[in-house]
Amino acid sequence: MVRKPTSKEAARKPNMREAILAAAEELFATNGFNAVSVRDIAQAAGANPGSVTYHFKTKDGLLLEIYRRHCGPMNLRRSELLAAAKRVRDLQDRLEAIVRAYVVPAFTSGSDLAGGGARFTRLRAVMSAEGNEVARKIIAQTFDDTSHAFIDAVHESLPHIPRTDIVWRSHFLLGALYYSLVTPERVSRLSRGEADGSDAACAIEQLVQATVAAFQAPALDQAAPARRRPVVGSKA
Amino acid sequence: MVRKPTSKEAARKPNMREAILAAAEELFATNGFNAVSVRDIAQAAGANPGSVTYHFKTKDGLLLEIYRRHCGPMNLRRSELLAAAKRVRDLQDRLEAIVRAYVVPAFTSGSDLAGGGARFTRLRAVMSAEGNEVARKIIAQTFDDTSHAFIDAVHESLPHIPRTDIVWRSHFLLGALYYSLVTPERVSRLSRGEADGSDAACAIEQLVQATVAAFQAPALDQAAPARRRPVVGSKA
DNA sequence: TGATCTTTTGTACGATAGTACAAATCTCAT
DNA sequence: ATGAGATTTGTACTATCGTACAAAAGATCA
Repeated sequence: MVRKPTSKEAARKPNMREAILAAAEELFATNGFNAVSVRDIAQAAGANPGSVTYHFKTKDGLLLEIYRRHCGPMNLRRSELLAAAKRVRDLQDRLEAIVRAYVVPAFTSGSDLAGGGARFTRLRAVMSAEGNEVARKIIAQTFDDTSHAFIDAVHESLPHIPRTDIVWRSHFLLGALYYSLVTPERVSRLSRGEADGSDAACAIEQLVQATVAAFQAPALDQAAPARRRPVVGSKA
Repeated sequence: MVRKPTSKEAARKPNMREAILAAAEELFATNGFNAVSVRDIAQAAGANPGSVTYHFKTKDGLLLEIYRRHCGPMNLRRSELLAAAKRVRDLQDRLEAIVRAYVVPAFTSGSDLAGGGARFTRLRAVMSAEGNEVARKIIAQTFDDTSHAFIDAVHESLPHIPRTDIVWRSHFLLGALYYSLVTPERVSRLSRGEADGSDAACAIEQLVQATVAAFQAPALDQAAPARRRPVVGSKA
């Protein structure tokens, strides 16, 4: 037997630390940070409230650890897929592959950590909406590199589109991605059962196709106003 | 009895009820429902905590009233704009006008109630992310009609696209819309200051153009798999 | 003016929040 | 087996939560 696993992990035994992380992830992702108490998490994990304090010190620390667990693997996966996508010859296919490299890791397991990236992405969406400070800091310093790499890659595929437009459109992509994971049932409801919002594969295909088309839209003239203003007179 | 000065001319006198509503709207929209206490709201409105109970009975009641205040006017405005949009002759212009009819009221003041629809839309985004029950009920029964009318109108402009695809793409639109209002600073950051995420007019133009292009994307073959799978082998 | 209704204030209560901490329990190399 | 360190448990403390409620203050009209 090896020296000592000490504070690492023993996967062979029910690991309380992991159980707490998984429970917290699920609860935070569905109810938000503030609506979930440490006691809720402990109960869902079959643990004692004090155990959470022991492992993560504070509730913020718990959230921080969830991010730490997922950010690395997910960004790594995105980098790999992005690198592969950039090698695609055909321009149209390359753009699609780039978008896919961004979308797929968000939906599927980026690391098989506690059951998949979709839950973590949903968590990010919720934290972003709640304006959570802990999440905001981590996100900005962890995902901005990836986002820039993605934006640059798209821009290389579409050199005639201003970078500003690419930024906006990739922002829309992330919003659509988040919302698809937050309220999938709305898709089922509005399609009157014809579509399943929870079907990740379907969501990915729809999102990728729509996003590719959005990226390929003609550039916006920033100086000149829109070519016309058909109906709306927006005032405020 | 007829009381003239109370509810009608109240604009010149500090109306506590309105002040509480405005403060709650702002705080909920930026911090989420659970992170904001009744005392926070009262303090921001310059009122007494008991006053909130008096006017709205419960915290949920306060949220409910915020929705009641905005849903009607915003949906009315959307209906008007949608009706006008449907009268546009040119097909491409009509689609754009339809999208604009959906987007503009969400960004600008739908009723000039307490300073604009953007704040209320941001509130809806946050409540949606938090899975707030009160909001979920109201949203489903208040906005689904509008959403269906919008989807139908888009579908009429693009008859060759399956309704399912339209539903997905309009879902993405709402997600992008929400996210633009929730974290506008991300656009500024990622564009390195070249774009201002808080510029509503700019956001509207970008969103409308991107969405029109997304709607016009070729239909997804639902039976057949994607024409290829360039890079990704998603497994989980 | 005084009577009556509406609104605001101040305070308090029970529930629950996050977290600290000591005791109990478990793990494992020796 | 045993002792040391790691983990879990149970409990308690303080702060804050939503809300109730009585008293004070303000408004309205005979």
